[in-house]
Amino acid sequence: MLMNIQKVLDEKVKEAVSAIYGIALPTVEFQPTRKDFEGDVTVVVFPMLRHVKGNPVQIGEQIGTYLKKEVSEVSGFNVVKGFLNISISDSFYLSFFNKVKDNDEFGLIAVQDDAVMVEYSSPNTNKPLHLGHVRNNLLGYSVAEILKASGKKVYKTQIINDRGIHICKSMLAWQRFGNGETPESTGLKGDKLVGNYYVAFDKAYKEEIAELVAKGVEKEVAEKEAPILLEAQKMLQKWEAGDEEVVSLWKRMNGWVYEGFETTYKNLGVDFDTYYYESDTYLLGKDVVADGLEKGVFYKKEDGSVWIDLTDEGLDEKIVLRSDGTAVYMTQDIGTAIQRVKDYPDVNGMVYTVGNEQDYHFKVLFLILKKLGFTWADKLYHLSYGMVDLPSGKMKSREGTVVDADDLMEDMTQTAAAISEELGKLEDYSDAEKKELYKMIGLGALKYFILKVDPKKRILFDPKESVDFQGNTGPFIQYTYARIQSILRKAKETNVERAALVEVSELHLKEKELIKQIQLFPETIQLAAENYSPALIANYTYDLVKEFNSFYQQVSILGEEDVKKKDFRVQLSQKVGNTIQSAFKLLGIDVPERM
RNA sequence: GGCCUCGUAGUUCAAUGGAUAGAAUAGAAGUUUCCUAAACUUUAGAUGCAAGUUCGAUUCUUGCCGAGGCUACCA
Repeated sequence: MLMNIQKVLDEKVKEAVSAIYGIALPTVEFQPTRKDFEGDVTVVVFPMLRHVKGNPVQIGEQIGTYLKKEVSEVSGFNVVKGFLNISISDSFYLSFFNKVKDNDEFGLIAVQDDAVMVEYSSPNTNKPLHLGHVRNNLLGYSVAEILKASGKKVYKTQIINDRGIHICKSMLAWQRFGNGETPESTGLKGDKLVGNYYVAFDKAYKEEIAELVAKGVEKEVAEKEAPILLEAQKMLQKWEAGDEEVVSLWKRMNGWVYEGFETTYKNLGVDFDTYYYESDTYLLGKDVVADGLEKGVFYKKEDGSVWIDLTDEGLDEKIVLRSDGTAVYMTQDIGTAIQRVKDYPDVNGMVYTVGNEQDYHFKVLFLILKKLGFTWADKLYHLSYGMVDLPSGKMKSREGTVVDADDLMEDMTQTAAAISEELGKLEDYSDAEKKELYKMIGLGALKYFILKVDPKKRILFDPKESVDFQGNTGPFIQYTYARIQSILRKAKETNVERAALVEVSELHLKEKELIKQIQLFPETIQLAAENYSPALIANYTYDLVKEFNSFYQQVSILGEEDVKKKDFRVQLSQKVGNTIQSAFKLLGIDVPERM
C-alpha cells in the first residue's frame, strides 16, 4: 500500500476518466479538502474540462461513483461546483499510522551520494555579529539541515573576509587609541573590542573630514584625503607586501575576533565543516583570470584592468582584475569556487547564503564561471534573503544602530526566564537546569521568529517590541512538545499498554486530522529542500501543533476508559511529539521535556 | 535614468491559477473541581490603484503609485 493517498487516487482518477470517457488525462489536480466541506482529499474538475467535454458537476459525480466502487480506501464523496470531495476510510489512516508510528526517522531520507556545499555566515573580521548575521546563520544552518534530511550529503562552509581596508581601519584605530588594550585587560569579547575600534576609526575619520571642510576643502575631496584614511590604505599596502609588524598585528586582532565569533556561533548553535579564508584565497582567482584572458572570455583595457563583457546577457561590463593587478571581490570568488570543487570533488552544487543586496554579484559570478567552461556552474544557487531592517532603516555598524547578536540572545533568554519564573512551574529544577531551559526557550523564540518568514522577504525588527512567546511562536511549539512528554511520562508510570499495532474501530475527527498532518511531513521536507525554505518547515510544524492542542483540549487521552483507544491516543501523541522534534531539529531549535 | 525585489486585517506572517483569502498578535466575550491556561473556544477586522489573459487571479502580463536594493578599479 502506498503511504500517500494522492498517489493512489492519481492513478485511479485517470483510470476512471479513461473508462468513462475513453480519454487519457495527463495530470490530475488535488488539494486537501477545505475544513468547511466534508471529505479528505479534493479533485479539482475544472482543469479536466480541456480534455473532457461536459458539465463539471456531472463529471465529478461520475468519477466519484467510479472511485467509490473501485477503490477500497474511498468511503464516500460529494461534489460542490467543480470540486470532487473524497472521503477516505479511517482504516487507511490507521494502517498508515501503524506503519510509521515507531519510525523516529520518518520523513528523513538517508544520505545519498549527491553532495552539496552550503556557504553561510561569512563575516568580516572587523566587527561583531549582528541581527543580520543572525538571520544569515540561522538560514544557512537550517537549509543545510533540510538538504541533509532530503537525502543530500552536505558540507557547511564559510568564507571569512579576514583582509581588506575594513580590518586595517580597526587595526589603525587600535594602534592610535588603544593603549594596548586586549580582551584580557578589558574583559571584553574579542570581536567587541575590535568592533569598538572600527567605530573609533569612523569617528576620527568624520572629525578629520569636518576639519578639512572647515578649512574650505570640498567634502568629496576631504572624504578621499582625510589623513587617517590615507594611513589605513597605506597599512593595507603594507599588509599586502607582507610587512611583519602589520601582519603580526593583523593576526593578533583577527585571533581576538575568531575567539569572539566562536562563542557566538556556539551559543547560536551553528557549526561548520570547513573554513575558507579570504587571505588564503584572494590570489587564487588571478590565474583563472589569466587563463580566461587567453581564451578570450575576458579582455584587457588600455590601463591594464581586466573585464568581462556581459552586455549580450543584458548585464553590464564587470571588472575582474584591477589595473594594478590586484584582485577584486569577484576575482576571489571565482578562485574560491574553483578551489572548493578541487577540495571536495564529490560536490555537485553549491549554495551561497548571502543577502539580496548581492543578487547582481552572484548573477555575474555564475555567468563568468559558466563562460569559463565549468559545467558545475549550472548547479550554483544564490540563497538570497531579505535584509533585516529596523524601524529607523538599515542597520549600520559604524553608526552603532545595530542589534548585537550576543545581546539579543541574552535578552531573549532573560525574557524567557522572566515568563517562566512568573508561571512558576519548575520550582524543583536546579539553577543549572533552569538556565539551560531559559536559553532553549529564548533561542527557540528568536530562531522561529526569523525562520518562519519566507527567506526572500525582508524582516522588520522593532527592538522596542520584543519577540513574542505566545501564539505562532517557537515557545508555543516547545510548550506543546513538553505537554506531550508529560503525557508520555504519566502513561509510563501508569503502565498504559503499548500495542505493536494500534487497533480502534473509528477515528475521532481530530485524530484523523493529526494523522493527515503527519502524513504531510515527508513531502514538506522535500518541498522545503527544493525551495531552500525553512519557513515551510516552520509553518508545517505550527499547523501540526495547533491541531494537536485542539485535540488535547477536546479529547481526553489518559482519561479514556477504552484501553485500546487510550493506547492509540498516547502513541499518536508520541508520534506528534517525535515529528515536532524532527521538524525543529531542521530549524536548529531544541525541545524541552518540561517547561 | 536603467535593472532587481517587495506592497495582504492596526501590527507580524500564510495561501503549487481554484471553493467563503488562512493564522498570530492587539481589541471584545468566554473556558481551570478535567492529561501543563506559554493553552483552548467564540467574535470583529485585509489583497496599493487601473486594465488585460482565464471558466476562475493575492498568484501570470502591462501601466501607475509606494517601499527597499543594485547600478564602485568597496566587500
